[in-house]
Amino acid sequence: MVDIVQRSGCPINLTLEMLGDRWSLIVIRDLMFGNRRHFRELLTHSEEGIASNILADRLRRLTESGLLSRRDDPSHKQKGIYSLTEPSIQLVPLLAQMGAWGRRHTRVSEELSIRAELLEEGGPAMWTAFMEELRALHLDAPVPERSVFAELQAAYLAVVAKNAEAG
Amino acid sequence: MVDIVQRSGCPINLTLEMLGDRWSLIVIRDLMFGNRRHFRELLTHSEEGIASNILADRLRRLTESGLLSRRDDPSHKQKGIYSLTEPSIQLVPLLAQMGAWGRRHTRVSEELSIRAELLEEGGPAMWTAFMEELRALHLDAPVPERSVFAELQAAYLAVVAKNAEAG
DNA sequence: ATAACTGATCTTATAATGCAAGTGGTTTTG
DNA sequence: CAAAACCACTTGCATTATAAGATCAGTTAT
Repeated sequence: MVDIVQRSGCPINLTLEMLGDRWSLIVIRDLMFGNRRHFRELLTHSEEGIASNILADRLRRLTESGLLSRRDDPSHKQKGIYSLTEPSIQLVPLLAQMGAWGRRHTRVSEELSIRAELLEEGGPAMWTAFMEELRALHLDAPVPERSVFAELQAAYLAVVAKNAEAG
Repeated sequence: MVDIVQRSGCPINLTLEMLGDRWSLIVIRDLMFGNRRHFRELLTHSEEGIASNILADRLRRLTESGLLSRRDDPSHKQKGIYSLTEPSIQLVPLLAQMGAWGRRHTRVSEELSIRAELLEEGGPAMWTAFMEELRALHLDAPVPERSVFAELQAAYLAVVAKNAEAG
């Protein structure tokens, strides 16, 4: 996450050099599945409690390496709006696999894993649709008919509601 | 990689807590695709040059968290043989996706990315076959007909030979 | 007996992380 | 219009992880 040195030309190694740290993929996840678009949203709504200096550092690194882009928010002179780029949008299948593996082999919570479950069941067709939608949200692509984002959000809220009722 | 604390029940976060560091997946990759089974092999054939203390640390952590298992080598009282477990064998699709992303978005070398290319083209059918084979190599499952390992190795050696000839 | 091998540890240095507080500015509120 | 709240970061400092190289004691081959 830190290395400037290129240790080897192996694709797995190079992916790890860009994303293999504790926080980079967390930031991308929140941007992608939570549609958090500026600093404060990423900071305060963070499930994992990222520290502000680490967040600032990761946003800078990820922007430098082309995985995020930043533009000024016209409604607020200090706010920046962070967006995914095509390379980070193409992380959807990787994040889907991470979610699927985590769901099977770690102690996940029901609420936070429903999206991973849906994404796994939906398979590559759903991933492609989601990527199309992300291109509309983050780049300036046309808005597709299907909203995977809405599907995931609805399922998440349904689980939250169910558990609030039960608990 | 280090955390005992569970920061959140999100499957992506939990996967990162187990594997989200610079070296864990490198070790698993070498065990999986290079069939390196003991310490010295992992240490000296490492493309990326892992330090011995880090390797020892990761082997211990990965074994503790159930991603590797270790048994004594009957031929040498000090040697241990490390094996993948079912959870780490199920990382095949994740590593395939990492390879595919890295191949597209980082500066990979031809020799080291041919396996990722084949694994991407082969798709889920190939991943499943490879996992079957890994269960034979690392657990005590029956040996399947198809050897994805041999296919990958042959393709790799062909590229090495081609480039040696050309260069 | 000796040399090479084995998995691992020790030392020392550098770098990343985490937390709390602070900065200079902007927008909202009373 | 002044005070409060908000905003994106930055700073300082302590803790922890990583890195490179030397070293270690037991094991095996010669």
